[in-house]
Amino acid sequence: MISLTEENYLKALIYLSSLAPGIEEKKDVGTSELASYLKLKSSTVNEMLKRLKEKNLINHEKYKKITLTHSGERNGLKIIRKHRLWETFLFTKLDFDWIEIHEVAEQLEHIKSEKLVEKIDRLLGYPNFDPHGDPIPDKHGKIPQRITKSLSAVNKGEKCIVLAVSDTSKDFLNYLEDLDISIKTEIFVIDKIAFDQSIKIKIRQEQFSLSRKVADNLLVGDKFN
Amino acid sequence: MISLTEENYLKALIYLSSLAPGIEEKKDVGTSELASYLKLKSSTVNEMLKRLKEKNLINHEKYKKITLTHSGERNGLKIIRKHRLWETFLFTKLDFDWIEIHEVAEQLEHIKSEKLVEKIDRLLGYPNFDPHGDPIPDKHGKIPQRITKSLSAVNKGEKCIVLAVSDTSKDFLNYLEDLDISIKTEIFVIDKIAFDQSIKIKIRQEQFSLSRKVADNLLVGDKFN
DNA sequence: TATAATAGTTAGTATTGCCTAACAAAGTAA
DNA sequence: TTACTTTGTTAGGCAATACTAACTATTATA
Ligand SMILES: [Mn+2]
Ligand SMILES: [Mn+2]
Ligand SMILES: [Mn+2]
Ligand SMILES: [Mn+2]
Repeated sequence: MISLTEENYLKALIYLSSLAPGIEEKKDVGTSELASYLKLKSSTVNEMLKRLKEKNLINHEKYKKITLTHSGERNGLKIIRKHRLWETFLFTKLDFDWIEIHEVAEQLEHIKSEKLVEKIDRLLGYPNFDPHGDPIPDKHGKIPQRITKSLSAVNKGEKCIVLAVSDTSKDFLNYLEDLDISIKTEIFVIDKIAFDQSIKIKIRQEQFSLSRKVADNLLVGDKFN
Repeated sequence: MISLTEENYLKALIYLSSLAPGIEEKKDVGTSELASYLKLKSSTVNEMLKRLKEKNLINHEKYKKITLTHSGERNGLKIIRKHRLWETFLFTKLDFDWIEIHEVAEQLEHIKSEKLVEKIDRLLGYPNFDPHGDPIPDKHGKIPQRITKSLSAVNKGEKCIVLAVSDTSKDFLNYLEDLDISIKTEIFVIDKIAFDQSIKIKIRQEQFSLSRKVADNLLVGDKFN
C-alpha cells in the first residue's frame, strides 16, 4: 500500500523529471530539488527516499540522483491520471472555475478505487486533456502528445482555438478569466505587432491586444477534440 | 482543522448515540463501546478523547460517558451528509452497486471543499435520502424524517415502493440484489402467511415469498420522492 | 588545487495515531 | 458489603511524517 504522502512524492518526481516546463528529455532529480518543490526540508525527503527505495518505487544511491523504477513511474502516473480526470470532472460536470479545480483534485487524486476512476473516465467520454490542456495518461500509463503550438506561432489572419495553457499559475488563470478566455475559446489573429511582439486579436466580436508573454502561454490548435 | 481520524470518531459518536438501529432518544456513549465500534483499543480511544475534548468537540469527564458538543455534532453531521451525498452520487450518476458505494464514500466523505458538497448536492437534485434510504442531513445539519414503515406492515392486496433498508449488511444487500429488489422497486403484497409470518409478493409480474425478517428490513412508502 | 558554496545525510526531537501491559474505578452479584 | 467483572486510564513503545542542528560529500570557483 502506497500512502498519500508517498503518492505525492512519486507525482513530484515525475513532474520534476519529465513534466516540468522546459524539460525535453528525462532528467534525474536531486534531494534538495525535490524538497524545495514539496516545500519540505531535505532531511525529511531523505528519510522518505529510504522508504520509497525499500518499497522499490525509486532507485537511489547515497549522494546520487533519484530515478523512478518502473513501478514508481506506473504508480505516479496513476495519480496524475486521477488528478487530471478529477479536474476535468470538476470543470465540465460541476462548473468549477479553472482556478479552483486543482486544489480539490489534489485531494480527490488519492481516493483508492480503480472502478471509480474508470467510471469517471467513461462519464467524461475518455478525455485526452484536462481543463488546463495537460495530457491525461490512459489506464496503461500512456500519455497523449502534449500540445505545443502557442498563440504566438499563429499567423496574422488565421484563427485558432485555445486548447491549453503552459502556465497554470493563479495569476495567469485569473487574468484569462478576466479576458474571458478559456479552453475552447476561438481566437482570430488580426495583427502581429513587430515592435513589442504583442498581437491584436478578436474574440467573440471583441477586439483587444495580448502581450507576447500571454500569447506564449496560450496553446492552441485548429479544432477541439 | 479536524483530521480524517477525528472526523471518523465524531461520525461514530453520532452513530452510536443516536443513529444506530433501535435507538429512540439520544444515548451517552462509553469509551469501550466506541473502541469496539471503531475496532480500536480503548487506550487508543481514550487518548483521542483527550484531543477531541481539547478541541471542544466532545464533553468528557474521567470515567464518565462521552457526549458531543454542539460543534462536535455539527462537524460529525457534515461528514454524514457528505458520506450519504457521495453514496447517492456513486449510485445514481456512476451506476455503482448498492454494495460498493459505502466503501468508496468512506473515503470521499473526507474531501474538504464546501463548494464540492454543494455542487454534488445540486447535481443530485437535493436528495433527502441516500440509496440505502438513510436521511441526508441538509447543510444546516437538519435531518429529514426517517422512513419507518416496513414491508411487514403493508396489508394484503396493497402495493408499495421500496424506499430504504433498515439493515445495510453485505449479506442482506447481496440477497436483495439476487432478488432484484432495490430502491424504487414496486412490491405488491399478494398474501400474508400467518403461520410463519412470511409474505407472498409480486414484483414485475414475478411472484415469490419473503421471510418475516426480510420484510421487516425493507422500508416502504406509497411513492418515491 | 585549495577553498567556498551547494547538496545530501545523520542524529535527535515532536506529533499523530495506534499498540500492549498494568492498574484503577465503577458496576454487579453473591 | 465484599468479591468479581467490566470499563476506563496510564505508562511505555512503535511507525509515519515532519522539523532543526550538525556533519559529510560533491561541485564550483578563485
Ligand atoms: Mn492540477
Ligand atoms: Mn496530492
Ligand atoms: Mn454508507
Ligand atoms: Mn471515513
